[in-house]
Amino acid sequence: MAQTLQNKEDPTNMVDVAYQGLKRRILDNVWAPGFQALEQEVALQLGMSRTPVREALIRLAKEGLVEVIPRHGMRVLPVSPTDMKEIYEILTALECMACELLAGSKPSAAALAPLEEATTSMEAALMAGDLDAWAVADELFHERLVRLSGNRMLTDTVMSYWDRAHRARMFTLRLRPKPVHSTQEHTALVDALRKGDAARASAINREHRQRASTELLRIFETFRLQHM
Amino acid sequence: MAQTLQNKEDPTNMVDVAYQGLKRRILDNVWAPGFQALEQEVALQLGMSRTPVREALIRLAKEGLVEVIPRHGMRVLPVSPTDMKEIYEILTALECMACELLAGSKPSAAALAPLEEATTSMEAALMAGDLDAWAVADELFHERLVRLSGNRMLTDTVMSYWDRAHRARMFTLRLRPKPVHSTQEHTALVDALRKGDAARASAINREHRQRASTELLRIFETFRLQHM
DNA sequence: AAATTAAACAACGTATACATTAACGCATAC
DNA sequence: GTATGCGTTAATGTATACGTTGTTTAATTT
Repeated sequence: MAQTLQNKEDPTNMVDVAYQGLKRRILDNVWAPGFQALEQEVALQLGMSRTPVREALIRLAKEGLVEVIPRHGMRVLPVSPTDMKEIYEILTALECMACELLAGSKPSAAALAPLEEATTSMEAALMAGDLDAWAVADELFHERLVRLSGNRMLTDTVMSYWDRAHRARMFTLRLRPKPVHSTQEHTALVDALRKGDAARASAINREHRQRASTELLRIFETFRLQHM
Repeated sequence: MAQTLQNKEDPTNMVDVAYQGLKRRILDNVWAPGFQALEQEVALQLGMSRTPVREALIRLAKEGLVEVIPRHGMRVLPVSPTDMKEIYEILTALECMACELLAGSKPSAAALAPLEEATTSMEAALMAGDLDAWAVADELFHERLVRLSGNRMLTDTVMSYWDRAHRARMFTLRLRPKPVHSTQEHTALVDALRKGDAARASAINREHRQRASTELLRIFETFRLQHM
């Protein structure tokens, strides 16, 4: 997943310890959406003073993972259905752009190998019935896809929104239909990329995202989940 | 421009004073790209202690406007040609999505009035030969466009990248060909939106962005500006 | 009992203190 | 002249202190 891959090795300062520690707690759902804690409590739990905690919270707030409420400390932000819709619209736009850029760069087969490898992992996980492994491979595929676009800022933005949607995705992982078509879709996408067919690559990715988004939002409604 | 419009009225705390003060200095080019200052110096200039300055700097760093270098304070980040290319690719993707969403919502004429009003302002400014006014109206048009998409996160992301490109845009404002086609392009875009033609609206916007991007990058190369 | 008010409490925002450590200069060696 | 090493300096990262102010509780009034 994003967080794991963009790890900046071992941090030597408390701010990074706080940032990474809090982010992991949130993404792994150790601190569920809605969870609240005072700055002092967080500092105590992390074994540091309030100063680095506050600085880490500012970063996490900018990423949309927490909210800082003046006299009530921090609160882990839930993700509403509206949020998910907005996130998926953004991801669709940016990933499609990534597809176009990548296709336009006429990538060699070697360059696309990481994508095929991830697709293979997804297929294997699906065969083995290992949904968690499938999710990891799926995230890996999409991360590699945007990275290959060569646009660094686009990659960072996508990863940030991906993180934000991560918990909701994990929650619905076992509630939605098995992703039996996903392998084929990913294969078709890589194929279009190899041929340098930007329009088709973009279209395939758009369909892919749209379907995923629709499925996810349907589940949210079914379960009347007002927030995740 | 973005900063002006998303002002959160008068801030009562030092962090916001620092954040807004620094942001304005940067966007208005009072502190040019490459400008460096120690935290203590910044604090002194803003009439506060280092603590709120540091917190504001973290926010600005997340927005890509400054960089914090451990023993050298903060540095106003330049925008390289590569950065501009990346930013414009992102803006293209997101604004096209905004166009599609807006077109898909079958907006009433009244809903699109703000866009027409901005277009009129642009035309008037162009007639009067007031390039600065034109730039303001242009930014207003695009801001209103993304806002009308209804996607809040998309709007925020677009505005953030827009801010990041602001200085480079201002710099090239008088170096590039007069935007004589822009009025027509904007009119055509609004027309497509009114008719609910998502594909055409998106295509027009894409052309618009692409041309602006190409022009801007050409100027950068012409002037051998390695950074702005 | 409900509402109002006041007083105690506590969390935050900011300033300040201080240990750590990188940067710089200078002296010395080659 | 360049390079190596050491001592000084100073900017940071973090902890702590403290005044301000929102929250809450309890007392008082209606």
